Order: sequence, then C-alpha cells, then structure tokens
Amino acid sequence: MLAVSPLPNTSKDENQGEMASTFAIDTHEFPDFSDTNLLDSIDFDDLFAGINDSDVLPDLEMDPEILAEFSAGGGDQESEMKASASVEKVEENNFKKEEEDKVSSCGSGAASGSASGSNFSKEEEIVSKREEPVSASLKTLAKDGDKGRSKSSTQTKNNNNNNNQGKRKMKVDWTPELHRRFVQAVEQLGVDKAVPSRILELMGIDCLTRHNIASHLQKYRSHRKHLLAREAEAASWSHRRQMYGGATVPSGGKRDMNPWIAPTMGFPPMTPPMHPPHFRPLHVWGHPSMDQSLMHMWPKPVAHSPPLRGLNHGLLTGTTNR
DNA sequence: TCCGGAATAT
DNA sequence: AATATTCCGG
Repeated sequence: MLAVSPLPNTSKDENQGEMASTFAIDTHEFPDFSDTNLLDSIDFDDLFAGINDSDVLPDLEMDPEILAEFSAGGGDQESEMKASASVEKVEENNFKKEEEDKVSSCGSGAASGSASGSNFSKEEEIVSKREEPVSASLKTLAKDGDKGRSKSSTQTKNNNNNNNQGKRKMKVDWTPELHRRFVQAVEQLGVDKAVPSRILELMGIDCLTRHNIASHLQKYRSHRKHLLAREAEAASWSHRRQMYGGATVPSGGKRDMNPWIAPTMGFPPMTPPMHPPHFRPLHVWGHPSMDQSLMHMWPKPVAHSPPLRGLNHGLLTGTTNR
C-alpha cells in the first residue's frame, strides 16, 4: 500500500502550449534477456510491463525529496514495486485502449535499472517513450547496435494527459530509436536549420514536446561541437606532421576539408542546400549505421581521426596536444 | 505570446 | 551524464 501521493501539486507544470497529444501507448516491450544480467530479469519488469502510464501515484519516482520522505523507513525499490502492483486498479478513467502495437506512444515499461548489485538508490528518471513502426526495421538494422538497449529504463509512472493537472514531467528516455529518428530529422533539415519544432514534426512522435527536443538538440549540438573540435585539432596536428614530412596540402585550411572529419559530419561539401527526401547522409554519430561497438549514442570524447593518411585508422592517440 | 537557444538546475 | 527548467533575446 503506500499511498503515495501527497503531492502538493505545484501546479506549474501544465504544459503550456505543447500540444498535448500524448495518448497512445504501447507497452510492448520485448524483454530481451539475451545477454542481460539476471538481475535485469527481475520481476519489476513484469510488474511494470502492463501498467504504463496513468497518473496515479504521481510521485512514485519523484525524486529524492519525496522519496526520501517516505522512504525513510527503508525499502526503496521495494515500495516501488508494490506500489506499482497496486496500481493495477489504475485503470479507471477513460484511458485509451489503443491497439497495442505500433502507434507512437509514450508509455512503455521495462525497467531494469542497474540494480546490479548495489546501486540503487533512488532512481528517478525513467519513462521511456517509444515510437512507431520503425522499430522493427531498426531492430533489424540495429541488430547488434541496439540490442541490449531498448529496455533500459525504469519506468515508473507516467503522466498522462487527459485532464489531469498535476502531472509531472518525466524524463524522457532517449532510446536509440528515438535518437535515431531525431538525428534523421536533424539531418534532413540540415544541422543548422534544425529547430525543435521542425524536428518534432519530422520525428512524428507524438509525445515529446518541443522542449524535449530542444534539450536533446542542445546536447546533440554540444557533443557534435566537441567532436568536431577534437577532430579539427587532430587534423591540424596531423597537418603539421605532414608538412614536416614535406607532404602535401599546402593550404592552410585548418580543418575545412578533412576526409576524416567529414564522415562525422555526414556531409562536408554540401550541407544545407540539399536534403532530398530519401537521401541520407549515412551516419553521424548516433546512427545505427555505425554498428560495431559504437552503439553508444553519444560518442564519448574519444578522438578518432587518424593523423596520417595512409594508415588505417586504428589507434589513435588520445592526446592531441601540441 | 511563442520560439529558439544558452545557461542553469535537478 | 542526461534531462528538465529557467532566462533572455527576437
């Protein structure tokens, strides 16, 4: 029992103008126990599996604060589970009984947490919004790329719309799929012309607000910037070396044309002025294209740009300094 | 007022 | 680190 929900309703959230069209849900999650830890397969998974959203117990995952409040006793996650279980009765409103397959949706379930071992404290985020039909294909495509992912999130409660008012916003879990759509949209628009609203449109995910996109976009740009910067550095670095050797490229261009960097951007020579519908600059970073072990959406700061041409990338240095 | 983007906050 | 929120011009 745990009646949770004292919630003082701050009532400040209320989506201002975000078209709230969050309906649709779809909880088909496929438990991927392929190579996961047993822990993953713990039960809360199942528990959550069916219940996705519903604002009931608005706070289950709130945050530290509230959690702390009643968690004082001790069981943290335990309570969570229980709570969810009880949630079953949740269904009361009209809810949407959508079909349950594809449809963009926001809800989802699947929790996994990294409980592995000893690390659970008060998780908070979660919630993952899933999207549409693409999944299948992506799955295929992403194969090893995504594989293990897609189920990492500890869901808790969702906010729904329907009339509610005191709903909180849950963190959106940018799953590889979502991210992929995001990147796709951005590319289509052109990196510099991409703005949240447009991206949102292109993505077609109904849930997700402009803000979500904006936030992600910010991060995206930031990462990209770093990446480019690094590569540029590396490039210039290699440049010098080349010069030394008497090599080539007289131009003093710092990093305009870099064979290596190019792929990173996806489109060096023509960026903005063209985005045919079905054209697609293969991979940028978060792309499925680059499977391998690069499945980490956001490339960590690992410089990868072989300094000298002629050699196969492979190792690289990590310090580009001078 | 709405939007986009950077700066902050959580 | 990843998201969300807030602040600040257009």
